[in-house]
Amino acid sequence: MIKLMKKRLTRQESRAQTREKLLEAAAKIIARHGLAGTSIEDIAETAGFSRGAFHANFKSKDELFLTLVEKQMKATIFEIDELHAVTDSVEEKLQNLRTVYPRYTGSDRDTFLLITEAQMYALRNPRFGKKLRALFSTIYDDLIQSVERLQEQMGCKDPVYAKQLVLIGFGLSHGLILHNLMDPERYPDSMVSDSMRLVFDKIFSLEEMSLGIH
Amino acid sequence: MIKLMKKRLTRQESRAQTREKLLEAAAKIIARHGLAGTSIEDIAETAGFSRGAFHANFKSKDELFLTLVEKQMKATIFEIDELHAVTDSVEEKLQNLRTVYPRYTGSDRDTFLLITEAQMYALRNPRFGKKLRALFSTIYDDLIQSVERLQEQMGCKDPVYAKQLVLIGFGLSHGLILHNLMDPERYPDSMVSDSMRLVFDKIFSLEEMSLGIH
DNA sequence: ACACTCAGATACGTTACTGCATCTGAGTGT
DNA sequence: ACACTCAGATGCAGTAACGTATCTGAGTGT
Repeated sequence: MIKLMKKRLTRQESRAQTREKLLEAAAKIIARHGLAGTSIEDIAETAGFSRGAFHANFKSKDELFLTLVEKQMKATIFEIDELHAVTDSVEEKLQNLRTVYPRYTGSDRDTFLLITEAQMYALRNPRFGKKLRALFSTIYDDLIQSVERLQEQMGCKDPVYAKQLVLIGFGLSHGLILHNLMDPERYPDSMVSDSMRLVFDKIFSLEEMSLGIH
Repeated sequence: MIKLMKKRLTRQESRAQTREKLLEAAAKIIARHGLAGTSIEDIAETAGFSRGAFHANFKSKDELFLTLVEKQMKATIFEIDELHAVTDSVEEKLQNLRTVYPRYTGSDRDTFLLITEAQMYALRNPRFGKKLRALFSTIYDDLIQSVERLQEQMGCKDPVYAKQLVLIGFGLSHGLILHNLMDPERYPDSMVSDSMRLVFDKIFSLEEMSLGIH
């Protein structure tokens, strides 16, 4: 867009830029064709480079993929933190809590596919699995703390339960979005958000009523 | 095992047997390495044959994969139907309903991986997506009917809600199992079943209390 | 402005997969 | 038992992908 100012880039800038373009292209293509179904050449070509550029920036496809997933997750963490900072009232926090999950699970189709692809890959490669688990833990622990704080504010506290609550949130969100993408006519967006709301309202009414006994 | 009786097979039998072995091998390997990460040669070799055997039995990897998924789903449908037939009391039906989802979503690791792989593939190939959607519909409609009958028995009926309920069941189950496989220490089996129970109890208590108004 | 350096392109050799064509031997009909 | 057929093995050629090595030209130091 603002291509007119693209004069005279320093070497570092240039390198960083192609790296970025490669990552961007990879995100798109891997989401569409899967990791194994994507060749290095595909990525490089889509980014507008040759394979040489790829090898100059990444050791292997795996390395690029890990970088990519990390970047994506960090971005999500940032988004979530930002959202959390704004909240004030209990109702708002509850509201946000419901919307946070889908945001992480993948706000758009490509993000969802990418993250799920990463999870599938993790289930097959123990080494990658370990790294991905660490990344997820960051997000989850963050959210668990939020939930605990919220519970405290609501007058009940049970860490085990908070953990389980977050699991339900993420699990449900993931499953619902998958169904939505698989069959949007049968499971429209509205049905997904309704289901999310339904479960959360019920779970939290349990909170209020029985003080977190599960 | 009972290899001693493996004398004199008729041609049809022999063919069917290798076909079966190929499918079996494919299920294992595709679960472990993904569809794109599995070569025809891998499948044939694992089954104890050469590539020739593969091509004599299947046109392409895609055809084999579809056959495989169909077979898996049909087996699941059978299992579920069987389970349904046994039920008598409302409590038992409710109980079963909770256990049905994980069974379909993938009782063992490989089954889960295979089905999820199929879903990922479906999201990328419209043609395959259509077929998979049809397969899923069979299971889902079946279950929706069961839920409706159960609701009727419990004195409330709302078809939209039944559909949503099934969506929640399958979605949650899928997400929970994924988390369990990704990080069994953090999300042990017990936590998965507890979460499943928690949500279902709450949802169905809603049923009882508000007669299905959502 | 001149030599230097490094990001990225091009060229090459190697490996792996696929589909097709051909071959072989075990089941089959007479 | 003899000729036949077809399941499955083997051989071959074409393609796609990878990693490495070498080349080129645009940023950089003096």
